[in-house]
Amino acid sequence: MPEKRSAPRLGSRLTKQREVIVKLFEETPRPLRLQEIHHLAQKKIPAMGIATVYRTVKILRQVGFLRVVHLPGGGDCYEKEGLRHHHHFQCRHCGKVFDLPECTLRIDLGKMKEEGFQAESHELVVFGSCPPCNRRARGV
Amino acid sequence: MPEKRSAPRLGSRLTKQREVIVKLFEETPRPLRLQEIHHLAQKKIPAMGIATVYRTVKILRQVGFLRVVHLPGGGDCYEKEGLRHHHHFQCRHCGKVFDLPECTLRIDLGKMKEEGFQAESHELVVFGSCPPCNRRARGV
DNA sequence: ATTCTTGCAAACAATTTGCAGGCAT
DNA sequence: ATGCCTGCAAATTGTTTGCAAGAAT
Repeated sequence: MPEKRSAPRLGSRLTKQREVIVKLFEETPRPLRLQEIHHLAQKKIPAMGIATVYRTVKILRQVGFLRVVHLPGGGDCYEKEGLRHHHHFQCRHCGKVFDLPECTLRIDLGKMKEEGFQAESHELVVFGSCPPCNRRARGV
Repeated sequence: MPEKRSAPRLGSRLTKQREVIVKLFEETPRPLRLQEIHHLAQKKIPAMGIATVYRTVKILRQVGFLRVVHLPGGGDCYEKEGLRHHHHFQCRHCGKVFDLPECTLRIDLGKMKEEGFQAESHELVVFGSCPPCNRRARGV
């Protein structure tokens, strides 16, 4: 039975701005950058300050609701914690980040082990062009 | 026959500080962070400023001598360009970054393709503990 | 009513840029 | 001698923090 996680424990108060940010992640199926969060949240609460976004994201990470996704391109984004093991795809054209359907990664650890490296985990990002950008390209 | 690349074309002048930084990369078999470059270079030229390191690294990237290695942990480091395709290993204990011997990565692109993602390249970082740290742990 | 949160602005940290003097050519 | 490079300091950019007013409990 899939873990049904209830509303995350925030500091102690459920404010309008926290509610909006949490809902954003419930509704968006892909990782979001801080600026994206800010922009999207401002559509609901125009006065929302960037500092609040930073603070809320930090809390949401501490309570285990969000985790960071580090992108080779430099920017970090955030996604819900507790998803099954998976990797990410970043589109070269629009820059958006998507979750890849499943981890189909096979690494031959033999050579590494021989040289004394003990692997514990890995992070993979695939680059290319995403479905929407592909369609757009084909359409034109 | 392995490509023997001659001294990189810098802006136009071969200064002491540029010489030192280039030599650093010739001698170090693993990616270096900016601060590492700065510290190591200062052993040769104590007055070397951080701005010079930033500027030199930027130039060395533009002329194709260096490339960036983005680490999921957030920090970037730099390595010589033109090495064969490979990935990186970051040690959980000492934080250092190593080159992995070869790309043993196999990704099943089938599912991705079905969903419309066109893969062009990938970047992988493996985390764990490195040979020196392993020895240390075993020794104690 | 209490005290946690917010938004603003100031504080920080990391990186870049402007400039006058120094050095490679 | 020329003008590219360097080191310093000021300027940017991205993120964090302090504080008084506002909101959730």
